[in-house]
This record gives sequence, structure tokens and C-alpha cells, in this order.
Amino acid sequence: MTVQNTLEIPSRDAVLDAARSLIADHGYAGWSMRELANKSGLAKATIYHHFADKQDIYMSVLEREIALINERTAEAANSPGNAIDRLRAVIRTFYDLQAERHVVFMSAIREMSHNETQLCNLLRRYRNDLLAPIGQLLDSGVRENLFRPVNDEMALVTIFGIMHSFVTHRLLIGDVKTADELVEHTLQMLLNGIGNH
Amino acid sequence: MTVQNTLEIPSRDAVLDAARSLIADHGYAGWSMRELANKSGLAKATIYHHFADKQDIYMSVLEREIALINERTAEAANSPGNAIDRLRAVIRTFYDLQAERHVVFMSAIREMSHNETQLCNLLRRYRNDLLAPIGQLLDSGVRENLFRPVNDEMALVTIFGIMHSFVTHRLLIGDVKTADELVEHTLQMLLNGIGNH
Amino acid sequence: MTVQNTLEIPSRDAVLDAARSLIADHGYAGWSMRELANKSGLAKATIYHHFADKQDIYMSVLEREIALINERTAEAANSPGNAIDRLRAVIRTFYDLQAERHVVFMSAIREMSHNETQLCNLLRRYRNDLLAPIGQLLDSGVRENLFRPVNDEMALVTIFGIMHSFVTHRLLIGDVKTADELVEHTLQMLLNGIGNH
Amino acid sequence: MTVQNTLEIPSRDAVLDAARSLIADHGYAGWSMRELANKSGLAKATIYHHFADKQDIYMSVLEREIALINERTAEAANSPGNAIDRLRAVIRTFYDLQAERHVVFMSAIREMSHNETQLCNLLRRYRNDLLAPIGQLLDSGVRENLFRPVNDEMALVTIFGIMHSFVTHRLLIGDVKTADELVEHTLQMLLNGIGNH
DNA sequence: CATGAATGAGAATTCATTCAT
DNA sequence: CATGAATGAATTCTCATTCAT
Repeated sequence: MTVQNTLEIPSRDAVLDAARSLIADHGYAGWSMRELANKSGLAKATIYHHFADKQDIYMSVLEREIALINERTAEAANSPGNAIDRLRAVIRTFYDLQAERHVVFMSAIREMSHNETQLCNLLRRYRNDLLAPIGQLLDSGVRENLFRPVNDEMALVTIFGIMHSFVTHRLLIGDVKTADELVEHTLQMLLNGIGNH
Repeated sequence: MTVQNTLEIPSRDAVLDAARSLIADHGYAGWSMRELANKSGLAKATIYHHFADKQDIYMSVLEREIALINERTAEAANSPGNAIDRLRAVIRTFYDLQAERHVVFMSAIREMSHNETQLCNLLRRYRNDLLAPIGQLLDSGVRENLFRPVNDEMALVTIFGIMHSFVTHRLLIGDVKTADELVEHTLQMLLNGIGNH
Repeated sequence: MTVQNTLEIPSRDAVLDAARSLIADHGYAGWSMRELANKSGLAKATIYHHFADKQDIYMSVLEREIALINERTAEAANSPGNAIDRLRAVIRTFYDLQAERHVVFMSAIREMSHNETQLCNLLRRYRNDLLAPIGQLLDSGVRENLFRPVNDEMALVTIFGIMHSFVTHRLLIGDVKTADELVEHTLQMLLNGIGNH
Repeated sequence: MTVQNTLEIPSRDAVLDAARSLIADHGYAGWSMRELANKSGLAKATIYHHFADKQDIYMSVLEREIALINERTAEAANSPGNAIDRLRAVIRTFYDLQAERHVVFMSAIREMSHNETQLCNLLRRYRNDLLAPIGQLLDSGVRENLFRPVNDEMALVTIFGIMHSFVTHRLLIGDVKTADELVEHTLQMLLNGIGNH
């Protein structure tokens, strides 16, 4: 099942694509409708045919991106193999998406401080949607004796916190680790923590 | 030893205090010099007497905040007790600072995507400054047989990634966990991960 | 043949007309976009819809004025009559244009000290464009035994230098000489100098 | 008789020197009190101890410069030799002063369009002061049968018009003529005009 | 479906100037 | 004689948005 746009209007998509790129580069406030018009190849006024206002564009982009992240993550969480294999797949998917294009989603978290209700709701839904597949992954891991039983939500927060941090660190430091190494490091930390057992 | 401003100009500090609050609420771009003038009680032009431009204010605030975070964290990392006690103190300190006032520091990470050299340099320094005390904490933990040997930098990224994520999650969900519970959850995840050992 | 704007946008021209008047009165730096907006009857933001910035407006005005001056001067230089008649026509044209509206062009020379490349280029082009018709006028005057052979460029500089000076002097002193008298005085000086032959 | 400052206050002169340089580069409106403070090495507030306002500084600079130009020109007009020699000396002096430092005086003419009474008065005085020595030079030239009799004022306007124009032309084109050549060209034009006698 | 033209509100920044010390 | 601090008014320019065509 792929992401489904109810209506595929080419110029509408051109706007969303251009906006995704701008948001990824500059967050919410850091780009203007003028830039969006230039980048999308449409006139400013035309954009207002497709979207109510800037906020609407921002939300539409996020919606699309988060839908994609959640869908791919759920797929990875349900991939074949044991729980650790599937957790590895989830991590791999996250890093791939970030590398590929979806830094936008990080931007959403960043802007969250604005505390705008709509944005917070979106992010809550994002976490909620992930809770089910990740929860199932964790539960089956426990049944397979691979994971110890932990609170699903805490684990979710931990998993994505570590992954975010590694992505940020990589951007900041320009780390040259291969994708595989990055995935294994994350998995190690996630599975064993730093304690001596 | 507390943070020491070489020169304490009252109105300069009034600007920095007002700016900290605005940055905490709205990030970098989300506030105007007009608002800052109102909040600080000074005229717009007066602010430019003390700072070169908006970027200068932003950086000065961050500098101060990060200095404080790093200083407090280093203190906690060197507090009495075994390695786990001291790690607990570090975590506690981080959450306290965030709760108290220092959400600003999160904002820095958020805005990092702007990829402005100055900001990135600041964040790099922040991580570098933390590497020594946290590294010592980890090493002594290994010597006490409490921690397993892990790469210091990876551990640092993991520790702060988890803490960030919990702070964000708390803001988003409005979690009612007590501070103590939050600290223990974090410590659990950090020490044991989710794996079954 | 008159000045021909490839595209005649009414409000763009309103801006140029208002700007011409302001530049004539106050030079480059001595007027503000607010005044221009008031004078042109458009909103400030609308002006920026038509022009990139203040410099762009300034240059566009100059371009138009200088084109007009050069065109009219060339016409006069090619008018019927002997070389002296035609020189008289050139002088007459210059004074008429200044009196009519085109003090702006003087302003350009004044502001030249700013040494901005764009402005200098414009002025160089202005001189170059005049060199051909004035050169022909001088040459034919020599053939008619009315002028002595002189370097074209030196003569051009001299002619316009004297005319500029008389315009300035008139503005300063409020001279009441008739236009005809002014033209004849200029012609006398130009033809005979002050030497005794 | 040399230029006489009633009181020689060192910091006052520092301001005037800095202002002269700024005016030469940027005209009246193109520099700020901040720049003047930097350049003069004094605090902005200190400048206001010595001068009433910006206009006062501008006028004081002009006053000083024009006094110098007039004094030197009068000296040259009264130098030994016949009338043509002395005219040559006047021209030479003008070009030397411009080259040396006194482009400021050109700036005054430029800004004249502002039509501020004070400035116009200054420039009128400048012309009036020159009228006597130049008039005498012309008269003696007539008596020596070197010049033909012309109206003094017209001649003054012509002489300075041509010189201005050559200075401007030189700045614009970056002409590499030697000072001597420039002087002789000017003299030629001035004496003989372009007519065939 | 598309757009050029238009705009009020507001952005950051600079201005010449004043005043307490 | 000197200055750091302060400011109201003004600067250029950008913003998201609307509307007639």
C-alpha cells in the first residue's frame, strides 16, 4: 500500500515538492512565499489556488512526509526475520529516509517549540501511529527472549531519540561512518545500553 | 565557580534575558527586535548599541546558556558517589535545567539545520566540552565494573539523544511523571537498553 | 523618432516620473522610498514589485533621461544649416532640456564621486554616444573653415563643461538673462575663447 | 596671509580632517556621524562639543576648503609673468588642489541642488571672492593685448566650467594625460575656443 | 487554472542627536 | 573636555495575502 493522494494535481505537487526542500533547508519561518513561487515555477497567486495559506502548505508537507516515514517504518517493523533483524530494519529505514530526503521530519520536531496546536497534534499522531507497529515488534521480541519487557512508549522515545541524535551528530561532525556501521552502533546502544550486565 | 561575565552591563543583560525567553518560546526566526525591545524595556536602537545584529544576540544567548549547561553537567559528572550515582546526577541536572529555563539550548539544536557555520561551531564546542567530563565518568564506571567499555563519543550522543527525546516527549504529551521517575526511566534505558541479557 | 519604452506599464512609469522629480530636487541620497511612494501614488511595496531596489530606480531614471538628452542633442547636431548654426542648436537644446525638466542629468554627474561602477559606466556611455554626432559636427565645421581642428574629445568636454557651468551659475545666481542671450554668450566663449586673435 | 583658525583645538581639527575625507568620498548625505566618529577617533558625543550639528560640520569643512582654494587661486592670479602665464598658474593650481585633496569643493557644487540657502550663499561667496583676482587678471590681459575684452563673470564661469569638466572627465575615463598636458589643453581651449579666426 | 499588480503591516537596521556622568 | 548609554524617528526592504483579469 503506497501513499495515496486523493487528487494528483501536478502543480499542487510541484508546490509540495518545492516546499519540502525549503522546509528541509530552512525550517518553517526561514523561507518565503516568494522563494516557494520561484522554486515551484508557479506564480505566488497560483499557490493560493491550491493552499489556504503558508501554514496549510507547511502542514500538508509534514503530513505527507510523516505518512511516508510511518508507513516505511511499519513495513520495516513487519519485515521477515527475528525481532532484532526487524529492529535493525527499522533503524536502517530511518537513516535511509533521512539521508534520502526526509530531514523535513526533523524540522517538525524542531519547530514544535512554537507550541502551535496543529503542529503538536500532528506530531502526537506521528508517535501514536508508530506505537502500534513498534509495540508489536517489541512484544514479539520479548516472546522470542531477545528483548526484556519495557514500557512501549519509553522504548519508542528512546529508539527515536537515539536515532535523532545520531543524525544530528552526523550532520554536525560530518561523520564518515558507513550506513552499516551507523546502524550497528545504534543497535548496540539500543540493545545493551552502557551498563555492565 | 559560577558563570562569570567579564563585564556586567545591566541593560546588556536585560537584553540577553529577554532574548533567552523569546528564543525559548519561538526559536531563532520567530521573534522580532520590536518584541525584544518591549520585553527588555529598552528602545530598539539601544539594543543595537550593545549588539551588532540579531545574530549576535542569538549567539550571545546561546553561548551563555551552553556555558551554563556544560558547567553544571561537568559538576554533576564529578559529584561524589559511584559512576551510576554520578550519571544519575548528570541526568537530573539536565532535566532540571530544561525545566528551570534552559529550553533555549534545545532550540539551538533545532535551528542547526540552517547550517550556519557559527552556530555549528558553537554546538561542536558544546559537545567537545562535554566529552572530557562524561568520558571520565564513563571510564571510572568501567573501572568500577558498572559500565561496559563503549566508545565515549557514541555514548555521549546516546545519552543526550535519549534525554532530548524525553524532554521533547514530555513537552508534547504533557507527561505527568515526576522528575524522579523520569530520571530513573532514563537511567534504566541508558544502562540496560532494551535487550535481554 | 522619440524615446521608445519597449513596455509601457503605467504604474512603473508613474514611479519613474516621481523619481525623476525627486532626483532633480534632491540627488540620489536625498529622498526616501516613502516620499517616492507618496509622490507616485503607489504603496511602497508596489514600487518593489516593479524595481529591485532604490539603485535600480535611480539607474532607470538616469537611463531614460540620458537617452533623451543624447537623442535630442544628436538631432540638433544634425539639423540643417552650417556648423555654427548646428552648434547653436545643440547649445539651445541643452539649455531647453535643463530648463524644461532634465536637471536630473546634472545630478548624475554630481553623484559620480560615489564612484559606483554602474553609474560611471552609464556616464561613460553618455559621453561615448555623444562623441559621434558632436564629432561629425566639428569635422564638418572644420571643412567649412568655421572651426579650427581640435581633438573631438577635448572639445566635447569643453562644450559640455561650459554649458554645465552656465546652468549651475544660473541656478545659483538666479540670472535673468534670456535664453537667447545665454546661448549666444556660450557660443561666443566656445568659438573664440577669451584670447585675442 | 594664510588661512587663520581663530582657535586651534586639536580634536576639532581631527573632526574636520576626517569630515573632509568623508565628504570628498561620499558627498553630504553619504556618510554618518558614526563613521565620522570612527574616522576621527573621537566619540560621537564629543563631536557635538565642537560642532552644533552635522550641517555645521559640513559647512565648516567647506568654508575651510573654499578659503584655501580662493586664497591659492588669488595667489596664482597675482603671480609674476604676463597674463597668460598667470592664467596658466591659475589652471595649474586648480588641478593641483583637486589632485592633492580638495575634491571636496566639487562635492559642494554637486550638493548645491539641495538648494539649501546656507550652501548657496557659501558658493556665491566663493564665486564673488574669485571675481576680483580673476577680473584683474583678465583686465591686465586685455591691457597686454593678450585677451580680448569679455564680461568678467562670463569668463569666470567659463574658466571654472572647463576645469571642472576636465576633472570630472579625468575621474570618469581615468585619463593618463600628464598634469602639464592637461593644463595646456585647458589653456588652449580657453584662449582660442574652437572657432577658426 | 493561472497570474501580474497591488498592499498594509512589519521586518531589521541606521540616523542624528541628547544627557548623565 | 570627553564619553557610554540611550532614543524617536526614519531608513530600505520583505512579508503573507488579495483581487481583477
